Amino acid sequence: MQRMTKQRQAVFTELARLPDFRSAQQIFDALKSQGEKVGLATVYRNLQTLSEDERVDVLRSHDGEFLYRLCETPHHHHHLVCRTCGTAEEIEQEAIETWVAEVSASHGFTEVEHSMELFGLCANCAKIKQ
Amino acid sequence: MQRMTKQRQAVFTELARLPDFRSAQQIFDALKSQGEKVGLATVYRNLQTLSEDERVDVLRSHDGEFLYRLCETPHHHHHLVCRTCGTAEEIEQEAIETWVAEVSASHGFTEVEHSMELFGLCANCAKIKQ
DNA sequence: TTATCTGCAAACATTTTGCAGCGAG
DNA sequence: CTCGCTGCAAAATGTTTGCAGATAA
Repeated sequence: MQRMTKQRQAVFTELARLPDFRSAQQIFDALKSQGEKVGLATVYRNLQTLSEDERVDVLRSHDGEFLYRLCETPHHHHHLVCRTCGTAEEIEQEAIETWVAEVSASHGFTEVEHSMELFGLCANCAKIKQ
Repeated sequence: MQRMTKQRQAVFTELARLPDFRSAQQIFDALKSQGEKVGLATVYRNLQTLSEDERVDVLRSHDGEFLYRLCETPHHHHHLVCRTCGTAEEIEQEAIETWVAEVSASHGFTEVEHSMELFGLCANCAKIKQ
């Protein structure tokens, strides 16, 4: 099935090291500067595998990059991401889910999936900024 | 200031022709097959200008393309987009807006902007499909 | 006239893929 | 030993940019 190679291990460890969203590039750079020998393509491939297995959350940043981070909760959820430092908090809202279901039904849509991400400025960065 | 060229006119007309979300490529192809002589870069440049002026809605499709369409309502709103045919319906919901405001505040975040798009299968496409 | 716009092609950034060799199980 | 994984480099995608010539006002 799946093999645990040094590279996969390294990617996983790096993801575990900081609980924020990172791009594949950032992870690649971090590993490189730690002396790990990992190719960029390998980072992408592992992130893809991990996201297929639903071990990481994937979201798309404002300028179109994929960002990854370890899932904390296994079920569906959304994030409140700091634009500046990348800190992310999971927000739980079944209210949204039911609302989505209602809206979809009332418009005759099926198989609806929703993406919702909140990007803002966290309390800490707001303080630093001003 | 801004000049109304044949090309800008063409892009605008094409956007007006169908009220669905289109990619720059699709608009480019449509214009080309109508015999219009417009470059792809020009389409992009005009779409960018239009979105800066808030004359078009921009959203990102599931696989990372920008999609454009004329704004119908000037204020903030979301969309329910058909994955298959691209039909989009605007959905208004201040419920969401207030919810976002609450969540943001409770996490100490400021300047929060949210993106939320629903992608599904519209009634018509669902019928065709089965 | 003249600043803006256009077309083209080349540049970009991010992600994916092909392939020969490596290595975990 | 095998089949999945890796590195590299090349390809693919979608978008942007530089520049010389065209054009709206």
